[in-house]
Amino acid sequence: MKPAKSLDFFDKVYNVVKQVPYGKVTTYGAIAKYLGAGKSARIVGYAMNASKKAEVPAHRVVNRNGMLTGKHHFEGTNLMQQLLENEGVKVINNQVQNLNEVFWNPSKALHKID
DNA sequence: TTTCTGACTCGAA
DNA sequence: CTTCGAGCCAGAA
Repeated sequence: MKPAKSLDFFDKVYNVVKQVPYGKVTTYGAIAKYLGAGKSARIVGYAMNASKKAEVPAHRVVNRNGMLTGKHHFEGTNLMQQLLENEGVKVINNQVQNLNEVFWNPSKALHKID
């Protein structure tokens, strides 16, 4: 018999990303840490790759440096940057400028998911 | 089944 | 300052 978790890691990631406020961004590591994964930031990014089927604002998720590492996975060449700038996030050369201002920390803003 | 790769991060040299 | 290696989990071949 299978324990059947309530939510898989991917689902948790989606749940968090979907709660990212407009005009804010978060990082893979922050999400991973919030989920208790800590060093599994890669998995968060990998989850984003699979998030294409989910309604997740993946463009609001960047790496810890604020760099749009995943923009290459979006349509066109600068769609991700356009989406962020459209929300008031300054992005230059695939990198968020005022990351410290628009950064949204799930560990501080949310409670536990379970 | 094994093997490889990936939208990351951190510590060490 | 830059560069490298290891750890993490899931899905595809």
